[in-house]
Amino acid sequence: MQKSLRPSTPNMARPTTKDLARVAGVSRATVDRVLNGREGVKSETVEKVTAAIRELGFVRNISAANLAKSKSYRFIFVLPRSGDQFLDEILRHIHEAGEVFASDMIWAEVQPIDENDPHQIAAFLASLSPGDVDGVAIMAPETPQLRDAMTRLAERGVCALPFISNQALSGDNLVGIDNRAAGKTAATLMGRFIHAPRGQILVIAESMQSRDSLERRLGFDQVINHSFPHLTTLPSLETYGSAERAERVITAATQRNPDIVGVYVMSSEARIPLEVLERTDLPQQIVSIAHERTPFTENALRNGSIDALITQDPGHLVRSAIRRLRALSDNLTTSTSQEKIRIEVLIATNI
Amino acid sequence: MQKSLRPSTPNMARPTTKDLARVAGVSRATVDRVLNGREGVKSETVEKVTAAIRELGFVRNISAANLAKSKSYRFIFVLPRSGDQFLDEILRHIHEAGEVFASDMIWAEVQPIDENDPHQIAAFLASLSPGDVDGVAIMAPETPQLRDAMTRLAERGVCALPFISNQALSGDNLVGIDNRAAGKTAATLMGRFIHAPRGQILVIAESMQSRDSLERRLGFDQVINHSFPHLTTLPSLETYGSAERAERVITAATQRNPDIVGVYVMSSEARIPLEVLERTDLPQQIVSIAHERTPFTENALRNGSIDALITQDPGHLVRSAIRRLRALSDNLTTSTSQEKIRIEVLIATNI
DNA sequence: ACGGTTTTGAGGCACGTGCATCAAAATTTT
DNA sequence: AAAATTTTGATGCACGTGCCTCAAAACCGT
Repeated sequence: MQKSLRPSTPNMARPTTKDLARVAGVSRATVDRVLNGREGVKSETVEKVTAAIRELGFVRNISAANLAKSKSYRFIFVLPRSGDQFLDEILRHIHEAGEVFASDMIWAEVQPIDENDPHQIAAFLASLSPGDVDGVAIMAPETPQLRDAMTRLAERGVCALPFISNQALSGDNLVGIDNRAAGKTAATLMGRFIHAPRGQILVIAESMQSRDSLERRLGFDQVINHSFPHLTTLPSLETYGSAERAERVITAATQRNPDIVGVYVMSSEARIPLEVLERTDLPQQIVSIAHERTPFTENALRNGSIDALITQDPGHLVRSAIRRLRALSDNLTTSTSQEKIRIEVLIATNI
Repeated sequence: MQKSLRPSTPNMARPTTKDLARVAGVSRATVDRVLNGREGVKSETVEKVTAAIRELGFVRNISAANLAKSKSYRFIFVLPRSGDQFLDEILRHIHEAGEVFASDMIWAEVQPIDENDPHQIAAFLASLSPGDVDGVAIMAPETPQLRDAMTRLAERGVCALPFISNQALSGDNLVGIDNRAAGKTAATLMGRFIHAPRGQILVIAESMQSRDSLERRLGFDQVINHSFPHLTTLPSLETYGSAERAERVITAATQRNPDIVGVYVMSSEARIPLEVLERTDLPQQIVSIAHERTPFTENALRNGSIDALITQDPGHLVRSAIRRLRALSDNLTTSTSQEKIRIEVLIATNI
């Protein structure tokens, strides 16, 4: 029974290992053995110490421990090379966060990888050892190789965190939004923003091979079909990041379907498809919804060519990932602090 | 000799005050004098040390410094007594955060106050000294007394942070959302969700004396008038937190205005007005938008009696405030880490 | 050159924890 | 009971910084 977790008077000092030793009736050396899980301590003695921990409400001073070990945290963000604007924002915030976290002895670095070469990613992860690095945040499509590499990494004692776009239902560990819910949100806004009695919705992605797009599409269709049966969703168009291809498939689709009343751009890089749509002769009152805030989408929102933006704040993402990695590499046991990334909805009036 | 801010190899240690002393060609005592701004150092010597700091990219190890000073942070949340559900959530998260931040030597406490007694608040703030407490987050209506008390507190070296609802345009320091933008967002959603060719919107607040409500109303009207001229906003109804009064004014308003197509509940406690509306015989397809996620509003969103919720995540608010206070009390000079709280839009599909 | 003042250096202890060593005590095995 | 083994205690250094004291050095005005 802990009397109180918190000092009732300001000057009440926090219990130290010395206090633990005194209360448990053992030496500081033994307290140390228990706290750090070393061998050769009678279970009876362990119990005495843990009882004292509970009684005093002892919390290990991590700063002091890190100082003693001269430990500093080194985290690596494994990110795709491809430089779309969203990724640029992420990079910028990683460097910014690097400076902020420096005084906490946290280093954050970026390792660019070819996101479509699972072997290369796996090889990189395999090259990391606990001595070199304390945690990795990985933004890459889910593949069996990657999944295995992450598991092995965790087994070697380096924590790995899916970042933004990755591994399906690593769920509670992912730093990023629930893409299915994001798709649902887009659909609800789309359905309610569209006043036409019926019509079709154009759906554009960079590639439907990425899990993100699949999940968004899933959520989107689910809500449109269930709640807005007067609307039809067209098959996903894929740009593969190419402007020419985007031009081709989008114009083809708009000519084939005269009743388009909405456009949903699922990929994080909305610039290419939106520029193409700009040039296409679609009716003005079309509702368009895209993802991620970038200089381009922000501007598009302002001038009305986009009606809503589903976003995740890059700064929050980065800082949250860093804090999560720190928590993970500190207490392998305690539950991670619940830092759920929320889906933000941006419209012209709250950017 | 190390030019880079960041270690290129993992084992490159961070420069310490000892390194600074060596490079600057002075003693560690002098480095200490410069670092901590003590008097009696020739400006020439100061320059030598700051040059070394720049050259090495020295960053003070705050953990070690705090350890040496046996400093721990003590922050106080000054919150209204009144226990609405939103406040309950805030309280819960403060206690939760207290445990998480304990290992970083951060204590967070709550001081309940009567939010409508500026004198009492000012007196409490005046009773605080830098020795007792390192920072205060204050949630209370703006008054001249409070503003003065906060200024004086800051002068005494205790940082004060407006929390959620407070001081007008302390702007960049406020932990909370921009209420004007929140009102605008509500209006945009309202305007686009309403399909009726014309109609009136009911606006309900707890009290229009609070700055929050005023700003939300301002933003709301601005957007409705500008972008949705076919809609009319009715004068704000005030409940003063009383169920009877809410019942009276709301039923009166609904009888007086037959063309109500939307309801906007501005106050953070949406339960009372919504329960009244539930009993009122309004047409089913009315669009209703409220603020803050509570067990009640969450449920209302699920069962469709609310169409959208403008929220700020209580957990984020609390943790952000704590981190902000820590940053403030650490470096009185450096720019605070940019932790802007975003306006979240919740609809049935992304709760 | 003198005394006085300002500036600097040297050294040491403290903070709370990790880690190492060696001896002492307790327990088990022979 | 002696020997072997396990468990515990005592002690000390280290981490990086703050803060203290005292003396040495550099500078000042006369």
